[in-house]
Amino acid sequence: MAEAPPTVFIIDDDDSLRRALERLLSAEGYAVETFASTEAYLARPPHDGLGCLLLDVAMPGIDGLALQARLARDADALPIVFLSGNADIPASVRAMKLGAVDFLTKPADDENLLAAIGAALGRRAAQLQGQARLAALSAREREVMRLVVQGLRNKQIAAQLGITEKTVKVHRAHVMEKTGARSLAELVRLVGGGGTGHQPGAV
Amino acid sequence: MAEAPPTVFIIDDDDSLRRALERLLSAEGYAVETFASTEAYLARPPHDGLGCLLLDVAMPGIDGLALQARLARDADALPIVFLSGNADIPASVRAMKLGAVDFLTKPADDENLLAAIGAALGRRAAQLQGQARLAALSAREREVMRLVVQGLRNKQIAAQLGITEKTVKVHRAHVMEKTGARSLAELVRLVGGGGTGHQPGAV
DNA sequence: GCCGCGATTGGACCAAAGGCCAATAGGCGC
DNA sequence: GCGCCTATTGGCCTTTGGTCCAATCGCGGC
Repeated sequence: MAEAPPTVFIIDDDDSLRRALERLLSAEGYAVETFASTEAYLARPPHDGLGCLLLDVAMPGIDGLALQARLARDADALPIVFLSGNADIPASVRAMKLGAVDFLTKPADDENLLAAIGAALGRRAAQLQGQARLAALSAREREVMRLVVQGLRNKQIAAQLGITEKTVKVHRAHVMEKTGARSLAELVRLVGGGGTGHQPGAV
Repeated sequence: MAEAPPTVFIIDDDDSLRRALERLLSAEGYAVETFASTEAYLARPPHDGLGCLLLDVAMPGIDGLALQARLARDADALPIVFLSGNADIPASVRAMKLGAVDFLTKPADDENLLAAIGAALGRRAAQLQGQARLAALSAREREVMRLVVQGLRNKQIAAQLGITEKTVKVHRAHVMEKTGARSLAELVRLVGGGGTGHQPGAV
């Protein structure tokens, strides 16, 4: 794996602030990409590596909160650190509820800013690690895994997928091997609740 | 089960506001207890039923945020909805990071206030349900459960506890019966994995 | 003192999970 | 066509999990 440096995506309509932030973060060893508007950022192909957003709240067009709401639907979205000029408390609360890592006020203290960026990248790293372990799975294996973490037994999974119990065992073994989970408990934790409201026994 | 009404604990040093909130929430069918200071609330024996805190931020002595920090250590603490007079964004962000359900500004809109209270009580209900299922377990059963959700096999658990595999099986069966979990996966989700804390920031 | 409950263990038995070896079939790229 | 990967299934055997029945021991309560 290439060890690309973490990338911080700065989105702010204030040119001078944008450049100042870029200097600061570059000096810290981060790769930096800057955008003067959310639209400009959205035009960029989505980043799938280690990184985070440093996002201004008030901007013409799609503002920071709107961008967050739009990105929040995607579980693969980058963590967001907000920078606000003159935002109010309801805005900050809404942002935090939607999963923002932090919500800083301008002028932002360098120390706080870097701490927030660090936290965001940490969250992203955990996110990527979780995905990476599931990425190697084939569609069938993913399907079997989904049912396994719902608590179904091999026999039930086989019936539901219209295949043999033997085949399920094979897929299951592959899932354990590829994800690196050493026990069913570990697998369940890896995929997080996995199943929603589905309960075995009724079928 | 006795169907006690949900209780809202109002902590605010403003007498008239406290009474106004009490009237509003009583009219909504909630039981209400009011306190003029965090110290007065702390003197009260902890509530173990359905309820939440409606907490003012700025108060003489221990303020709202300090109380939250103090209570947050306890996993059994009541969910908190903040009410702030003239707090700033960093305070609201800190409160949300520590798991506050919401952070409202005075004067609070009745609709928003009731929605926040409702959300807090919902969170509390889920919290209680989780606890209730673990409450019936004996110390030994809890111990076995802890190791089970860590992914250890019966034999390993037996060795670690210095007992027989047979005994572990019995305890394990009791755990499944008392918690109502119908599969290992369900049990793991119930107790959250043993190593992970909780996830504040979830919508 | 007797009873109930939790913790402990035993044996027997069945169901489920997992490992090992082998095989067939379809799709994809060189 | 040949090789590789994925999905599929088979058999065989071992380990593990789960259930039923039965028993001992200690502790707190009636």
